[in-house]
Amino acid sequence: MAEHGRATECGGQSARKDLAAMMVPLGRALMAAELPVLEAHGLAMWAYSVLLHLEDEPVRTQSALAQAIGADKTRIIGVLDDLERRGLILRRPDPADRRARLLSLTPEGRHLRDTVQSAIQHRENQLLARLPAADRRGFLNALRALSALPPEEITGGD
Amino acid sequence: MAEHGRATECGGQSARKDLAAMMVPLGRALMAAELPVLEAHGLAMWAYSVLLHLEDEPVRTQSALAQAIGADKTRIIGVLDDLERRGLILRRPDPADRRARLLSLTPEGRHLRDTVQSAIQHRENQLLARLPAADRRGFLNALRALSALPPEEITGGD
DNA sequence: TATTGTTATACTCTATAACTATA
DNA sequence: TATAGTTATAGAGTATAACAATA
Repeated sequence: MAEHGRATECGGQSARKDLAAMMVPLGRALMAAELPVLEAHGLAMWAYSVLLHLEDEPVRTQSALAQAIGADKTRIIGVLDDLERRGLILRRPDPADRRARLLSLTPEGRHLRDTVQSAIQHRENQLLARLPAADRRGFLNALRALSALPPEEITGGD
Repeated sequence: MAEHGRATECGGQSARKDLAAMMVPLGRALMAAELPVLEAHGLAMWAYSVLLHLEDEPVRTQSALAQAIGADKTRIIGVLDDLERRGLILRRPDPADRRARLLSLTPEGRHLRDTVQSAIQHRENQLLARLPAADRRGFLNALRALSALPPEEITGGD
């Protein structure tokens, strides 16, 4: 019944738009909403992404960090340079393997990240407040579940 | 209570990740999932986006179409050239204003679009089937509502 | 003069290849 | 030899500027 994408009950219109066609523009708009907040704290999007990911667990190599945030390893080098120079992250050679760099947040970095994230989520909550409570709950549950899936589960044939 | 982004109940972890941090990668994965389907029919993402948008209503100018799908007007010209050459769209000078080009789908274009969209949504439905029914419903409701908002409502300060 | 579509150009972002140092 | 990080280069994608036709 949900097999054909068209003309189910509203006359020549799709039963729903493609998920990507809704999610990608919405994601872009949400990113655009973050930009003024980030700029106010001198952070670019990749820098914020780095700060966010370093919270969960200190990372052992730059390559691993790059992969985790969906960037090329060569692309975050300048970002890390800047964050280190500003005292927001630590980048120390691993004593056990001096090729690798142990990455971690400084207290200043953690504080900045918390400040920025609070501001961002505050705006997001205002947006979510427009939704009926049931939809909001389902939306967040589903979003959490789907975004936790490894990309191959979405890309690949199941 | 949802004011501070951190350390609500799970010890140093955010109550939730930022919406954009979940939506953008998920949107990318959904796009990646579409690519093989599109490629199988010789369509690039922008071309598919054009076909999707021309369904709703024939469009009076290329600029309007470009804006509607979030592209620069110069970027879709090659796309339209190709779609026209393949007989999937019609691009006729507006008799009332011969500067403008009236854009519409041909029957072949509509058929191709239906075929591709069915395949894409079929995959998407398999993904959605993993969710509890309540979450799935709330997710789709919220996604539809949020993506229907004008971008300024999300970007701007409300 | 302003606008539609087009072309040509410049710019930004991203990935590839080549180098250094450790292992 | 293989890997982590870095640098320099090339490529894709995108936007800007200039042009022709029409209003």
